[in-house]
Amino acid sequence: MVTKTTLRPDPTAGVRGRGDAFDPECPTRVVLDRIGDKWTALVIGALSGGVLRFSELRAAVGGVAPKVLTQTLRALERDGLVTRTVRAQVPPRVDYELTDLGRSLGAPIATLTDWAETHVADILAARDRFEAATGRP
Amino acid sequence: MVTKTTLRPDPTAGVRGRGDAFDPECPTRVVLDRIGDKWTALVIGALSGGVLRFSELRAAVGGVAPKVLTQTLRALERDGLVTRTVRAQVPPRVDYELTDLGRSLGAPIATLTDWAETHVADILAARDRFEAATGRP
DNA sequence: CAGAATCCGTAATGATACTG
DNA sequence: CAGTATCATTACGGATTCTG
Repeated sequence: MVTKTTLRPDPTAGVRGRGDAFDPECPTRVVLDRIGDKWTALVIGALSGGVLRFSELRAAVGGVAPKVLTQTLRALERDGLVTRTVRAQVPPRVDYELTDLGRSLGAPIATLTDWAETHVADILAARDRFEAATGRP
Repeated sequence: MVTKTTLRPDPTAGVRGRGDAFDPECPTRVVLDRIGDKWTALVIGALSGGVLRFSELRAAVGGVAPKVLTQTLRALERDGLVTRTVRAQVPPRVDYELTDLGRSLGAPIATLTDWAETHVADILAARDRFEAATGRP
């Protein structure tokens, strides 16, 4: 059960930008803002198998623009979930690896993934029913 | 651990819109796309305490524009996570309640929430260190 | 190879005003 | 009360091009 202690709306509720209409340090918000985006979960999944370099990550994740992959990795690095190691070589080689913190995120994601695997059919069925009943997507 | 079976990138990887650069039915994507947005997790959290009407939900969540709350609730209804019950009264009264499916989502979210509670300090600390070291937010 | 720089389209969110 | 309609803003993701 989700309590208001951990999913707390910001009591000051003023005028602000996207993604910060909450207590900026609401733990669940911080985590959802990180793994809720388009590529982060996929990148963590890929890196859970071990060290990968930039191009390997691109291939593993499939179809990410380099700019976006860089953004994703920078955010993960910034949050202490991934380490970035530049090897002094020609051609350049940069390795990415999950930190202990990053690896520990695997468990909660797996729980979510398991729920998703089990119940996605129900969601899609409900979606179809809703569309059939209302005519709206 | 996150496997490619459940977090699968779309092998066809063509040109498409936001949020569908994956197998459209990748379970984890479906779930993250739902709870990853700004208000859904908060709404589920509020409803986990029991039935609420529109205005109560607004107050509980704090600072949502009515339009956005409606969008959020419609999406939850469409996906079979919430029921919407209109009472024939004056003034109007509409009750929102979690379905069994919606309630079952509480567990995975709680796991994520627990992880967040435990590790958010590490993330924020890493963020501060990164900013101090690089000068960039 | 690993990115940085630039430009762009779309979608998510919000403010405000109005209605059944 | 419970929305809907409209408009504005912004951020996210992507395509393309260029560089150490």
